[in-house]
Amino acid sequence: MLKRTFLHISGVGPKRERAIWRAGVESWEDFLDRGQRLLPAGLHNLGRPVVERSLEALQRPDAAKTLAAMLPPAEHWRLWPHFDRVVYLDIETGGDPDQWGGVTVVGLYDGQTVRQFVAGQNIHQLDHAMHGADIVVTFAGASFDIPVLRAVFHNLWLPPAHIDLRWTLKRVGLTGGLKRIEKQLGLTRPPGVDGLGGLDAVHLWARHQAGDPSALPTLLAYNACDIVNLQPLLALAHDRLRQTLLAQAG
DNA sequence: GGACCGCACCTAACGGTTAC
DNA sequence: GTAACCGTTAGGTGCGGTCC
Repeated sequence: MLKRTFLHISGVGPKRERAIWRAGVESWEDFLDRGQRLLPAGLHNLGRPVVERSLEALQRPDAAKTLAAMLPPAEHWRLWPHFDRVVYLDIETGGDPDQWGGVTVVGLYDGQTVRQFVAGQNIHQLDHAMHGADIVVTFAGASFDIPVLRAVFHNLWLPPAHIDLRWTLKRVGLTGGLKRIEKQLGLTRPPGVDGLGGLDAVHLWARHQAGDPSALPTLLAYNACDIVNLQPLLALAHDRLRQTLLAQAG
């Protein structure tokens, strides 16, 4: 889907992009090879340097950074699955605002391994763990997780591309919060954490602080469910959006 | 030159968190 | 349990540019 993208050309929006596809230009290579013949001259002249820059960027190690900067945030989903350094992220809050800004747990999932960072224990290792990723995936992270992390960790390294599944899923008709969407799609959670929500995470942290030995493992299991389930949700949203766009193009 | 389309701007809606 | 707040996106509108 990434190489079918022409939205980053100035003057090209969703409708004009679909017109480009309908004209028979279905990739950046198509644009350079056949665009002069198939597209209006003005559009081709305007788009050619942009498409050339995009193809060059793909060959470089910092391709995600370059391409993410060229695309509007709502279209960052197109970068996946072209980049395999993806981290799924979720934070829990409710702790002491004077310590780590109230952030209690940060969970990262790279598609294979869950890593969790706990306030007062190993949360300072978060920056190192995040470093090198191309894409960070969250649910509602654009308005919560990312701004909070930026505020707490002033020099935190963040991946150049951010996919906020709250908005990506909304575009394919899935709304109502993460847990409800998971249920709609048949994604399950273990009995110990099924039914828990953000407020429960706050209570679990308070119980952990009070000395309850079972609270932190439950909180970590809840956080792990949040991040692990983001992966199938992203795959589903990507496939549905891709199918929808291609169907609209006819 | 008319029709179409993208951009910029503004407002509403959304989901999560927080405070009461 | 409810309302307020936050930041982002979606949708509507008017303007200006491009295409046929």
